[in-house]
Amino acid sequence: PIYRAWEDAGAFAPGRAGAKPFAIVIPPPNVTGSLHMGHALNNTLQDVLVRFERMRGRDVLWQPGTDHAGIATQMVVERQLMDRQEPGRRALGREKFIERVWQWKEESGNTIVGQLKRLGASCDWSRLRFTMDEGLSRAVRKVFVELHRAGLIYKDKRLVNWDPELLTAISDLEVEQTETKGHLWHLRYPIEGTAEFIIVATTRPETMLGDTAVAVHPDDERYKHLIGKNVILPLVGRRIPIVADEYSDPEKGTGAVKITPAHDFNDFEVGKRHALPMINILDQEAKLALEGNADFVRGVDPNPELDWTLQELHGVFRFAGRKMIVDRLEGMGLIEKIEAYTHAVPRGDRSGAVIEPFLTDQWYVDAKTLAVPAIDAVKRGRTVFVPKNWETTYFHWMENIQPWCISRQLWWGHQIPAWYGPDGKIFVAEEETDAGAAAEAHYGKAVTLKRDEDVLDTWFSSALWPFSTLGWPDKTPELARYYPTDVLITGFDIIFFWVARMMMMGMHVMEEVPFRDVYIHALVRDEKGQKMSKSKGNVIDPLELIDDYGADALRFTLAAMAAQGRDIKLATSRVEGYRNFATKLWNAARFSQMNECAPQAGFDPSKAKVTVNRWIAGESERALASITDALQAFRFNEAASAIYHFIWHVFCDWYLELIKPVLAGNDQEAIAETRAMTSWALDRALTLLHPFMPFVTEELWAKLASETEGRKSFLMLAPWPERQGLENAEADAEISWVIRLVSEVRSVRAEMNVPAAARVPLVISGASADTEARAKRHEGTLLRLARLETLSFGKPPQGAVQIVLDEATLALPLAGVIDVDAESKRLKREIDRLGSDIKAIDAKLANEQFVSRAPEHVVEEQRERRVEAEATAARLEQALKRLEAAV
RNA sequence: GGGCGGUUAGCUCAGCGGUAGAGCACUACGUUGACAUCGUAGGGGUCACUAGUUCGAUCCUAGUACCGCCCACCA
Repeated sequence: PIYRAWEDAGAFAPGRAGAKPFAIVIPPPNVTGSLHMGHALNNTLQDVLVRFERMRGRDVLWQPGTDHAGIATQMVVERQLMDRQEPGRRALGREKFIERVWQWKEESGNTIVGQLKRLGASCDWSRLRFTMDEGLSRAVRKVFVELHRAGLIYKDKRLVNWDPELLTAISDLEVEQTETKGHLWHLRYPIEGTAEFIIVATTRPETMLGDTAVAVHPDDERYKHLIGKNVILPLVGRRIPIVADEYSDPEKGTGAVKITPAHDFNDFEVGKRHALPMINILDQEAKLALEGNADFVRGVDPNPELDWTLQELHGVFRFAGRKMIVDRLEGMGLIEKIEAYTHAVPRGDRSGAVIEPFLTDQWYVDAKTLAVPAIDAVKRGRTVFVPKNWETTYFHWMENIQPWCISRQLWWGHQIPAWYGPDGKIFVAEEETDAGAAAEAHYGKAVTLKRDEDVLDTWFSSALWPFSTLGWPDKTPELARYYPTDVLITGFDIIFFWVARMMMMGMHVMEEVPFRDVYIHALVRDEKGQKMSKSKGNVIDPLELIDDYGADALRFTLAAMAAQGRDIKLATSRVEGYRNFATKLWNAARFSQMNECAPQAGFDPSKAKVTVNRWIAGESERALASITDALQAFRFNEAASAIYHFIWHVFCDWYLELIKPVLAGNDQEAIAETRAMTSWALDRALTLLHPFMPFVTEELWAKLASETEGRKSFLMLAPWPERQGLENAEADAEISWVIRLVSEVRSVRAEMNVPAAARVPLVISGASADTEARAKRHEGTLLRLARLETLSFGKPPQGAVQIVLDEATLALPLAGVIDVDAESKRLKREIDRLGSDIKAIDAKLANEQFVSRAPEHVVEEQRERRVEAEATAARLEQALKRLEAAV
């Protein structure tokens, strides 16, 4: 209901004229996804910041949206079709299938938005965008065309990471290396015209069918004499050269390496250097493709083995083919040895299939060129990473960036705006009509064009997100006002996927960084330090936590744990603790209300007269300062703990307790002031807590004023307080003295097992007139909070237990109420401890270098501590004597 | 192989050149009119190890050990 009220009031919308803008774009979640812990953390931090800046008067735009998530979504829908035993993707055909995906998007597309709302995310939902909206699609096409025109997007035939399950190319970033136990086969290749063999080692013997050379190191004495000779490739009969290439490492394997340019990235480079043929021996599904393969038979001499190879191996899956080939070679005596071998196998991060380096035509972005200004922008501090050390990671990757393969053989996504003429000539244009016109001009007549079937990598559209969501390519007022955005908040796992690419696109298209700051937060991981995932079964569902403890508690926990480490291991007990915190606040508000503490127009906290009121004004000022500073520096955890400490341990524990005697008294003026101050301080607490716990604070904000004037507006739109210099040293000194005194007495009572119900008198002796007056002023408080019977001054009675506070001795006449043995033991222990403290301090003060080099206040502190310790020890000795005498 | 991070209370984690902190858990007492989803008090730490810098190191430097992440490569 609160969230709805905010929404209905348009509280999330930007547009404060005259205010400085503050813009943030959401990392778009998968449109058909569901809120997980990473989203919860990410969006909590954004919302904390957004609410903070909104309260500080900025014109805040939090731009929300969702991502079409090409592969992921397509896979989900395909799986759905399979589960429902409906016709699969190919049977449906492209158009029908895409329709189904859109249908699924409509069905599930609002789930994540609803979940973000439950979390309290104050995005401007009226501006919700989707990466495949018409506007954003137009931006994609325009950028594609412009980059193509600039030569920064091009089509190229080279090796890509091919996923033989999803039947698409993927980018380097989507490949994961997995350690796998396998074998290393040492194959004997016969050298032409001799009876000799050259032995090559390989983990993938089946690729030998596509070998077009054997490489040895030019300086390798073992093989020098073979350079320039040929090998007859077993089974195939192809004559292939032995070449010298520095790539070959004499230390590895046998020092001779087979070269398969069409199926290995390194071999591809070697192949180019030596102008070797590239023979593709696999089809898209990673089955051996030999029959009718013109490449394959090139350079093959008539060879009886060949027929066998072709017939048996054609159409066999790569791993089955491997076994057949190994068996055959073994039968021919061409296997030197087989070793057990652990090596990294590349797998697709979505499908898990072993990735095949595969020779195809794909579209590429010239990332190397685009990276230059993007690197420069960070080097010059136009964009700053927080924490800063992520810049190292960013630079390292950007400086070694490879061409970005952006075409995907999928159906769900932005179809590439390229059309092919009858002769294969490419026409790249934003619209089909433009391509048609260009083609007509080229051919001199109208021709039928065929559109490129591929779609773009999901991250291509994400890279445009900071400006495409603001209306680009149109020159919208939003674009002018909110670009560049202020801060991007995201996890480190997508620095390469997303942050780097936004930097590149932003610099190229907008000629300006997309954001001033990038706050990189930790990943919420499981206890093994791995990303949470459903398949591992150890996810904590944020929605369950919201159900159990409330969104406020979850948000506070996440903010409090957002320190700049790398992992967050979420403990439910922590969430529970912060739920209790919300309850505590609720109860404090109830107390306030019961005591008729209501906001008073025109109340000026700086004019307060009652000491405790002046003190709380100063304390809330300190809280304001530390929370503001922390949030400005993205130190969410510090801000969270500052407000927690202020509300619980300052406001509830002490202030509310200290004012009880005042409220119970009959000084009407003091009561009135205290009521006003309580309400003021509580309002202040709600305000400072609001970015973290928006729901409970907003609710209390409304409740606490309803009986009097009512609130004109939401807390979320209330101004963040300005500093007013409310600290008051005198009040601080006085209240902290009271707090210490109460704590001391409580501690002694507890330690000596004085029954809680037993009230005892307290005698203060040796105190200055000031201190006596001070104690007298707080008599009610002392009697109540320390559970004392009376307060008097003068000579301590015989048998009283003494404690020392500052210059005063406090005597509690406890003889008869307490366990004397235990107490005297305690005193002795205490005296011993003080003795060793004094020794340590003496040693320090005797050290000339300490005295001369340490900062003055540190030395002074030590001296004071020594004086105190000595005095305390002396008094404890006396107390001990008296205690013993009393028995 | 390159890079980055971690190691602090039983657990989950903050912090920091000047006597170690929070939440949870634990122990004892307590229902005093906001709050038992609570209060008060308490126990529990050679701040991983070694060497150095420093008057002083949990903190800075170098190294060691273990844990983890990212990138690259693997014949």
